[in-house]
Parts: sequence; C-alpha cells; structure tokens
Amino acid sequence: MAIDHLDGRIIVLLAREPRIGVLEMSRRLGVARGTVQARLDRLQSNGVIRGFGPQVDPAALGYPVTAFATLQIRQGQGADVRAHLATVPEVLELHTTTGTGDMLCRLVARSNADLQRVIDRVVGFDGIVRAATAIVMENPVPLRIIPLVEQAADNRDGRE
Amino acid sequence: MAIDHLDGRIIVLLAREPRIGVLEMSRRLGVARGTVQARLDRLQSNGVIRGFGPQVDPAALGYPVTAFATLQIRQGQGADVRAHLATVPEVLELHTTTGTGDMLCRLVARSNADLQRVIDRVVGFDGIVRAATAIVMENPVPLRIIPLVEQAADNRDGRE
DNA sequence: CGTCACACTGGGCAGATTGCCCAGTGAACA
DNA sequence: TGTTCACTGGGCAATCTGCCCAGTGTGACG
Repeated sequence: MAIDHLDGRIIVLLAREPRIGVLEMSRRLGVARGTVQARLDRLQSNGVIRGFGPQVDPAALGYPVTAFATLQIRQGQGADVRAHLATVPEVLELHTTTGTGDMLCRLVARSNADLQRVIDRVVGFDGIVRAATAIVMENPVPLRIIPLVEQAADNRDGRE
Repeated sequence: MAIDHLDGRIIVLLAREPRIGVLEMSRRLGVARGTVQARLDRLQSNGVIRGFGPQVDPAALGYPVTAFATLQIRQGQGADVRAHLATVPEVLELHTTTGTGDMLCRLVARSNADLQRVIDRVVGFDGIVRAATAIVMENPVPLRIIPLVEQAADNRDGRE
C-alpha cells in the first residue's frame, strides 16, 4: 500500500510520458525490465494505479462550462437521488459529504444557458430540497497527483 | 471539436480496456487500422484526449480521506493564494468560482486528524479569510466521462 | 549461524504490435 | 468534371511484449 521511491519514479515517469513503455522506462530508471514490470503489476494489483484510461477534456467535447452543485437531500431519499444523478451524463462525479450540504456534484454544460438545463434536470427530482451552484471560472490547479506521489514516495523512503 | 459516433466508440473502448492497442481496436470496431490511428491522432491533437496518464488512487497511496474546501480570499490576493495552494501536495485541484466562496479545492489526507494538518497548511496563509470544509463520506459516482462522450457522439450524429 | 523467501539482474525467445509507407475507392464539394 | 478527403487493405522493418530462466544479494527467521 505504501510506495517506495522507485515506485514513485515509475508513476511520475508514466504520468509525464504515458506512451513510454516498460523497456524504455527500465532504461531511464536504470533498472532491469523485469523489475519495472513487476513493480507495475504490483502497483496495479494494489490499486494504486487504477488504469490508463484516456483523459478526456469536456471542454474539447463541447462542454466548456464546469460547475459544482451542493445539494440538500430529503431524509431517506439518498439512494434515489444517487440513482437519479447517475443517469445524467453531465454529472461527472458525485460525493456525499458532511457539512452544509448533503451531496456535492461536478457538472459540465455547453454554455451558461445550457447549465440551467442541466441544473433543472439535476434538481428536477423529488428528493432534492435545495441546490446551490458555483460556476467555475478558472482552474489554477487542474486535477493532479504527481506532488502527492512524490510526497508518498519520500515518506516511505524516510521511514524504511 | 465535435466528435462523431466512431470517435465515441474509440474513446469508450479505450476507457474500458486501456491496454487494447490500435490493431485490436480496429478489429473490434470493424474499420481499418489506419482509420483508428488517424482518429486517435486527431482526437489527441484536438485536445479531446489529453493523454493516457496513470489514474492513481490517493486512498491506495495512504490518503483515504477526501474533502472539499471552500475558501474566501482577501481582495487582490488571489494570485498569491493560488501560488501557495499549488505548493501543497494534498491539494489535488483548485478552482476559482462564483458563489459564496471564491475558491474551491479538493484535498486529501491520511486521516481525519491529518486533515486538520492539511487544512492548517492550506489556510495558514495571509490572503485566506475563511475556509469551510466538507468531508467526503461516499463517492457514489466516481469521476467519469463515458456517458458524456456517448451523448456528445450521439448529438453529433444526429446533427450531421 | 544457517536457511529461506524475496526482489532484482541480465539474458534469451517467439509472437505481436507499431510506425510508416503505398495505391485504390468512394463520397462530398467547388 | 475535377479535386480533396477519409477510409481501405496490404506490406515492411523495427521494436516491444509476455514469458521464461539461472544467478545474486539481502533481510527475516528459526
């Protein structure tokens, strides 16, 4: 579950140059190919690396508007709301949270006007009491993992 | 920028079986290998497919706690806050938003107790006036793109 | 102090895939 | 009608993959 420095370097290398291949990685890292292969297998079976799916940009698909909606759910309707939101393609992710809202979801839309349609569809469901939406203007830090991987690798090295 | 049905099938196939390779894709989709290759090249140069980086699970790295923090920023300090948050590895992404807060960031931590440390580090900066944190309990809909891709592909087909 | 398990090395092998090339075809379009 | 474009189907050398092996070093454990 914890990763060492070599694991970290493998992940970072893979993140920077995804098409790199095991052989080239082993050359860059100065280890045997079998080692890289074994590490990769382990990282994947550990679940540290979930997969290598394509990273699709919603904006390039025609959905340049992103928003976060905080939802308040009527007691006992959680499961129904989850099922409902799962059917909306513009709902990219959904979390249940502590705090003022009960759920937080990430939405995309074709435009600000289209966002209204999406929100209507999201909240047009019985179990949802209230929704507060925040439109994303800028994304100074896009979803990233490398700094965390490096920290995790360093911690591990420090401890062992 | 818009994608057609074949593009959609390529992306979905790739999302489901990332290791699949161009040749096998062409077999599954019933088109020539060159076609798949050309489509993929176009999707990547379009920016629709950003890349194929490894999808790393923070939980498996030892960071099982996720939270969203809404930050209020002192006027004119936005750039400084951005730069500060970019240096915190546990900040996985950062958005500037409309609405009650000025920024929304996704955090991870090793435990609920550790989350306190992360939040202290995040808000331990002059430009941040207030922070409201919501801890994620469940993630009923993990970050996904396939339904949106399918919708985008269908729309395109319908129009053209 | 042995013994064992484990990870890593360095090598080899056949088979598959990739990147690249080409000519031909059909459809859309000026 | 002529041109452009995407797609097809094929071929080629080079590369990589998955798989195997024996040898080595190290740490854990009896």
